[in-house]
Order: sequence, then C-alpha cells, then structure tokens
Amino acid sequence: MHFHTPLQGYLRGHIARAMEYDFKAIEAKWRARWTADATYTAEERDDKTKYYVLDMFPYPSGAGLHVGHPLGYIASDVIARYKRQCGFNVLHPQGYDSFGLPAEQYAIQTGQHPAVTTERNISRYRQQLDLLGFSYDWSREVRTSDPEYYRWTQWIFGRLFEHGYNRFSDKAEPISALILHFENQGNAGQDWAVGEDTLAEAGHRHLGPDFIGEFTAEDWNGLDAQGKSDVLMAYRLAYLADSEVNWCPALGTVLANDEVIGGLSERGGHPVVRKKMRQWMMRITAYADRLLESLEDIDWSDSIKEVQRNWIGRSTGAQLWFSVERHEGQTIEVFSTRPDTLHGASFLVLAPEHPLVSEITTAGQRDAVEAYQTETASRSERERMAGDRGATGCFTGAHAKHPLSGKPMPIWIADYVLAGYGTGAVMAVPAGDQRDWEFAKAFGLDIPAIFEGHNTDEGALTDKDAVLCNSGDWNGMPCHAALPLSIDGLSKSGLATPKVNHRLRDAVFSRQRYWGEPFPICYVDNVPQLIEGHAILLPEVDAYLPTETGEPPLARAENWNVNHGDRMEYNTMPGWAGSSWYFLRYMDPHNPDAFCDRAKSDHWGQVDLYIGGAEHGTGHLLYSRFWTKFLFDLDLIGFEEPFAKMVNQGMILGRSSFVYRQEGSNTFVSFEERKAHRTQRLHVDISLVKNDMLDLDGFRAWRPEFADAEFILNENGEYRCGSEVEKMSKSKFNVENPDDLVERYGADTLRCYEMFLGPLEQAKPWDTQGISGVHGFLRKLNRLYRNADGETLIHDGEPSAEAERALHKAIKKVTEDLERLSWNTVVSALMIGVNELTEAKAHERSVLQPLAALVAPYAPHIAEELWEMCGGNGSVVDAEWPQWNPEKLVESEVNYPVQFNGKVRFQLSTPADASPKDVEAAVMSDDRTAQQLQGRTPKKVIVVPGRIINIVG
RNA sequence: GCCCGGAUGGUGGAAUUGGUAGACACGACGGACUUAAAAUCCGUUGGCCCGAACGGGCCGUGCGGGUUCAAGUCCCGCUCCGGGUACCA
Repeated sequence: MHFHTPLQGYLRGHIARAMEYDFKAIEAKWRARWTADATYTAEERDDKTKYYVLDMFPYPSGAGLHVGHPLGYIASDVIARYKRQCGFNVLHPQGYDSFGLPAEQYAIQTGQHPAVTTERNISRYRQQLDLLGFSYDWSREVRTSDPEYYRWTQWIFGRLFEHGYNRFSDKAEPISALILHFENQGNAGQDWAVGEDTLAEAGHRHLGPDFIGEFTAEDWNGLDAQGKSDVLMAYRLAYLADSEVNWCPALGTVLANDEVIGGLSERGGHPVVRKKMRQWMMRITAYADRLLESLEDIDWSDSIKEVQRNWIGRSTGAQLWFSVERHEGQTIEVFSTRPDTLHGASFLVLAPEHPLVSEITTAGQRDAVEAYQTETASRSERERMAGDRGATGCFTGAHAKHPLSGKPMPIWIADYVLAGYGTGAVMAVPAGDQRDWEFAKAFGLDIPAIFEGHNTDEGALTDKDAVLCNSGDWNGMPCHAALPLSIDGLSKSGLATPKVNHRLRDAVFSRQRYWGEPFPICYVDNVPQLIEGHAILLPEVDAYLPTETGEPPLARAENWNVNHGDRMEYNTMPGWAGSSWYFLRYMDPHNPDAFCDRAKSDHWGQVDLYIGGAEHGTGHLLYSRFWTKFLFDLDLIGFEEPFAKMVNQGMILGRSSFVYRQEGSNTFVSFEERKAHRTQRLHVDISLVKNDMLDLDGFRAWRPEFADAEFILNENGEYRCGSEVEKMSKSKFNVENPDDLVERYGADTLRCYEMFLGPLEQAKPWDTQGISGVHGFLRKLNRLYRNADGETLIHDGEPSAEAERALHKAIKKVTEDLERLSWNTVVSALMIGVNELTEAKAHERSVLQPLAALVAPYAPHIAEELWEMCGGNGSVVDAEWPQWNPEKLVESEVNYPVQFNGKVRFQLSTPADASPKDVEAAVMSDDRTAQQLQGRTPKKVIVVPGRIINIVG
C-alpha cells in the first residue's frame, strides 16, 4: 500500500498506530473470553493454598465511579492475579453495601423506591468495574439489601439478642444459661457483662424501690414476662435501652453528632434536641478488652490500630467513694486514674446531668444550678467539646468529706465532666490535673500542694516522676511508685476498689429510616419477641417519611404484622450491620440454610489482604471485628479476627483549574496577567483545559453566562489557567471519570497508571499528564512482539545474555516488590525491563513468553493477547509466575564507586569474582588512587563487597 | 493539646539492612522527520562554579546539632504540612 497525499499520510499513521496497539479490540476480546470461560470462578480445592484478597465493598452511589475508587480495587486485583499465578487458590469477590441514606433521600424527593435506584446504580457500577478487567468472581456477589443476604444479618442479630457475655469464661454464651442460673441462684455468683443502669431501672420497676442490683431466685421466678424481659435486657448483647440521642422533631429522626450544627440539623436547619429514646443497642463494651488485645495479632498500620486503641480508651485506676455531708448514706462515686494524688483532692465536680445533683443542691444555689443545667442541655455534646474551653461551672452548695483528711470538699457541677464517661463525677486534684487547676483558678478554689518543689501558681504538674509530699504514707515517693500502692492501700481500707474503665460505649443499633434491614422482632404485650426461621422482608410503604405521630417509616406499612404480635419493630438496622459480616458470605454466598457453612469458612479462613480507605477506622473495622469475635465465640467460625492484613489506600486528589475574571465584568485574564487586575478566581471544568491552556470556544459554550466572555491572553496568545490540588469533587469541576480514560488509553493503561502514581497508602494528586508515559510503555511492550503492521516478531532463537539479564532482573524486582506490596515501583521495573529488551532487540519466545506472564497482573488484557501470540497454554491468568535465575543476573564485572573520605572520586571496574582483598589491591595500585592521595598513606581502606570502596586518610 | 503520618529536582516519585541521592515517568528545552502541525524518534534537564573542549570542583534530601570511614536513612532539638481525635477524670 502506498500513500501520497498528506491526508493519506495522516491515515497511515493513524492506522499503523491502531494496528500497533489496538487496545480497544484487545480489551473487548479478552473481556468477552473471560466471561465466556468463567475464568475467575473460585472453588474450594485442597491441592492449593488459599489466598483471600478483599476490597471494602462500595456503596453504589448515583454519581458512579471516579478515578479514586478503582485505586484500591486495582491494587487488590494485582495481588489476586499475582497470587493466582504463584499457584494459590485465590478468592477475590466483590459486592455492594446497598442499604443507605442517599437512596432513601432520593426516594423521599422523587417517590421512587430505593430498590429501583439502587439497582440502577449497581448496574452502572458493574459496567464501570467490568471495563477495568478485574478478576472478581461475580458469581459470589453479595448485596446487603438482598433479602437472601439480610435474612442472615437478621439471624446474626437474633444470635446477639439470644446471647450475653460471661466474663468467667470470657466469651458469649446463651442467655438461656443465664436464665437457668437466675432460676436457681438469682443473679448472685455470676459475672456476666451487664448494663448497670438498665438493670437498676428494671429492678426498680419490677422489684421495688429498694433494689440495689441484686435479686434472688425467688425474686426472679416471681417476675412476670415483662419483668423478666426487662431484666434480661441488661445482659443481652443486642438489647433495648433508653439512650440519649440527637432527636430532630421536624425530620422525625435521630441524627448523628456530625449531622447537628449549632443545635440545628445540617439538612434543613431544624432544631435538634437531646432526648432519651428507646433504642436497640449492641453491647460491644463486653468485647472491649479482647478488641484491644488482639490488635497485636493483626498486620494493620500503626495509625489505624492507634485510632482503635484510642476509641476503646482503656484506662486503669480506682473507684473511690466520697460521702456527702448532711446527706446521710449518700455517696458520690468517682473514677480516678491517679488515686496516688488523693491527698491533693480539694473539691468534687459532677456532670450537670448527674442524678444526685438535684438532691444535694442547697436551696440558696438551686436557681443557679438549674440555670446552668438548662444551659448545658441546650448545647449538643459536640458544642460542649468544641467550646472555647474557658472554665464554666456552678457550686451546688453541698460538701463531701475527704476520705483521708475528713476535710469538707465543695461539690460543683461543670460541663467538662461528662455524664457518659466513668461515673459522671471526678475528684478534682488541681495540683495534678490541668483542667482541675484551671477550674480551681477560675473559681478561687483551694490548690493543695502535693508535689515536692511544685509551685501551684504556675499550673498543674502531670509528670509521673514527680515526688509526693503532704501525702501521708506516700511522702517522698515518685508517683509511678505510689500509684499501685495507693490502689492497694485504699482498697484494703475499703475506701476504693481497683477499676478498669473504657471510653468505648455501646453502639446504638436503631435507625428511624426505611432503607435498612428490618429487625426480626415483634412485640407481644410490649415484650420484644425474636422472629426466627425466615427473612423479615422490608414492607412496602406509601412514603419514606416518619408518620404523623413521629413513628419511623416502617410504621406506615399495612398488613405487615407477619408474626401476629401487637406490632412489629419499626426501626431498621444501621448501615454497618450488613457490612460487619459480608466477607463471610462471599465464602458461601447462596447458602439457603446458613449464613456460611462452617466447612467453607474453615476452608477460606481469614481475609489475607484487605484493602480500603482508612476512614472506617472506628466504624466498620471495629464492628466487624466485634461480630467476628462473637461468631467465633459461638463456634460458628474458626477465627476471631476478620482481616489478617490490611492496607489503607490514600485519597486521590483532583487538580482543579481556575480562570480569573475581572471584577464586575465578563473579561477573563490569563494566569500570567492576573495580578495586574482585580480578579476573582473561578473553578473551570478541567475538560476545557489542556496543558493548562483554556479552550476558549469550549469555555464560551460551557455556560450561558460565559457565552460572550472576553479574554486577555498571554504573550503567546493563549489563555493559561491557574491550578490547585484539592479533593476531587463535582462542585470543583475536577472529577476525572475512569470511563473517559479507558476510552482514550484503555483499561491496561489506566490500571498501570493508577499504580504508578505513587505509594498506595499516600494521598496523591490525580494528574493525567503522566498517563501518556505509561501508555507508551504498553505500546513499547507490544512492539517487542509485533511490528507496525501487526506481524509477529517472535522467534525461537537463542536470546542474548543482555536480553536474558534484562528479563531476569525484571522478574526479580517485580516479584520482590509485589511481595512487599510496593505496587508503584513494580511499574517502573517493568518499564526498565521493556526498555532494555527493546534496546537488546529481544524477540525470542523464551524471553517474551515469561514477560507476558510478568505483566499480566498489571495489564491483563494485553498480556493475554501477547501470551496467545507466544503460543502459551490456556489463559495467562494461570500462567506460572516466572522465576528468576540468579546465574542470568551475574555480570562479568563489578563497578565500584571509589570514595576518598566519603566523596566519590572515580569508578573502578573489577572482575565479579574478585575477593575484597583483590579489590583492595586493585584500587591501591590504581593511578587515580595515587593521584587522590598525593603521597599520603591511607589510614583505612573499607571495601563493602559488591557495593563501594572508601579510602580514609 | 494529644496521637499517627509526612517534608527529596519544575512535577509525581525512587533509593528495601546506613554504602554512588534524584531510578522510572511527566513537564520543559534543543534537534531529526514534515510544506506545516500532530504523532514518532534522538539528545539535554538538581543548583552554582572553573574550562574552548575532554573534563573537573563545590553545594544539595524542611531547619539546627550529633553519631559514623560513610547519613535522605540512626540519635537529640526544632519548623512546617496532612490525617485522626478525647475537656476521658
């Protein structure tokens, strides 16, 4: 074929390029083949070691995927493919966390059933995911909103409802065992995790006002169904309790703390009040210590482990009692991590909500106290925390007696003491605690000195090496030594008891929403009954809003009373219910008889590698650990940590572009000229900008208000935009969508490029400028196998030593880097390999066939094509991972950099087999050494074999 | 405030156990091809200095010290940036 005209020349270039690396045809071909052959179906098998790689499953939002989403998926897919080629039996599933708020809000606005929009979003996600060539076994897909899935979420809830936590055996046990115990001995002689408040309330209601936490077998047997149910709620792992929530009457729902801003709802700006509501709760606190301890056994990042440790917030210390003067028998219970500083305690501070406050407040202080309480109640917990931190508080007029000195201690209330932590009361030691010190200063309270050499006017001393004084028996001791003695001594004299406290609180498990799992609960005579044996399907409702009377949306359902009790539970479960166990369902996704067959979970075991964002540190990752431990306790699975190793990918940031509008005009100034004018910076859609230069016509067409825009251009006659790296977001017009890039460069290029951007864990800017380099690499790879006309170059000759060395060097580097999960450096190792092989004109099958296997995890489509061209057996997906041969790597000479006093002066080439002695002799006899030394005698000659020579002196 | 990260060319980043800092890319600049442009290919590209050139020198991994034959890497003291987060008793 001959081309003569310019147009024909252009066409020739175009066609040649298309033939050269026709990624569209290649990718379409292999996508179809993989689907037809069910290439990625995983089965249990005993001849191979299993490897379970998992992504955090996505919530299918209406916006579709942007380039940030696939980052983690590509990384896990690379490992899944690598492990498969290494001979592992890989489980690599994907699914959807498909219950959630956005679909519900959309439903409220449009009336469309959330199931419909969810289904639509899922198919969009699936389309986008399929384009990227992931090796997911889609036959195992799970969706949390599928009744076949959520019936097992409901079933696990049922098990949590039916179990409590026995501290003697340190595991969950059936509540029926506890009932048996109650029938025989009441609640004495057992140590099950208990909600003290819930128990006290139930006791007072059913056993009389004198109830102090203990009941006999007789008491128990005398209780009616309601009474028994109420008492058991204090022990169940899933239980009903009154808990304080942010309630928004206008929206008819509970809001999370971060949905409340300044006492108003984030959406709509309606007033929010703090209100006690009956809610389903999860007794995760029973597992606090186990959740803390087994962090040691898992390979997660230090930062995320630290987040979990802080969240659990274990602190050890003692519980102390202070008797209240003029209130016979009334004591205030206090938790302190520093009972060694007891001698320095000069006043008590209670949370404003502390139940004793109204009782002990004196008549003279009552008005002031109540005013302070009202003020506190009107502020959300978040505001209390975010306040200006100036000390506020109010004296109750009452005094407590110091347990050692007997001195009176004024009792104050202040909002820096939280009702929900510890006992809601603290003993203030102003000399040893900065907040107490500030409080004492602000209100002129006593600051007893208890540390040697401490000036109490300058602030608190929190150093544990400080030496105590004015502290009786502990005088002269450093605090760290006095602390255990104080706990021991105070306990022996009955003034205190050792105590471990956790910051972790039980989790609220109810939502007043529609699009979530219904509870398998109905009420009979107000007693909750578990419904077993089948799914409780989400009923149809006429609107996705609360009822007129403020009941959750499910109360609108007609004829839904499937169990013929008085009524169903109208709350639904929170988003984290389904995501707490989904990794188990993948192992046995279609089982109609169990959440997951024990043999299957034994076979696949823990997730070996879990990849996802770090933003779930205290939510999903804590709850799924909790549920896994619970299921382990019930012997339903054989491991108690779900995710053996986890990597958290960093956020991908967008590169935004800006135009500069002259104030009050429709004239836009190029970046270089912007300072000469008064300008306003505006985001401009990045699709209108190429290499920072604005497409002027495109800009005018972008929005009507810019149709008659004028431009002040730079000296090249172009309009240069400004840029900034920030979070990827629709409103910043900097969203990059993977579909466009797949269209332009192909999935293999996108996969390689996302990995090439930098270390996976790191937040990094998305900048497509570099993508052409990666695309060029794949073209170059392709050119090793065939010429510009698409004809094969592969032959069966003997490869040169350089070619073999390049190949084996690449195999070694790629293998080692994949083993240490260094995804980005693998790409550059492959580039180097391809560059060197191109240089060496290597077209031998014995080089190119392993090369195809080597690139397959990153660029599976082109790898399949090239593997096929080489005549490889079957799919490259199962191509054995190439091994490097150290002999092929050996160079005949070693080049030593020669340093003089640490500065490199020249290179010395020596035979590879030279001993350090030979090398030293060679370097010392070198002319250049003599020249550097200028007659001096070196003090020392250091030869690091294979690395470097340093001559000192 | 506390906790966890991080800081390396114009840019993204590499340097795995202390052993040639800047791999691999992008961008930029110069050149080839082309009527031209695009594409492609080749070359240069941390800064400063000496030299006509071959070549050579000095400085350089946020800042200030230190350890070492040798420090981006280890130690001490800071600065700045990112993320998380508790008035947690």
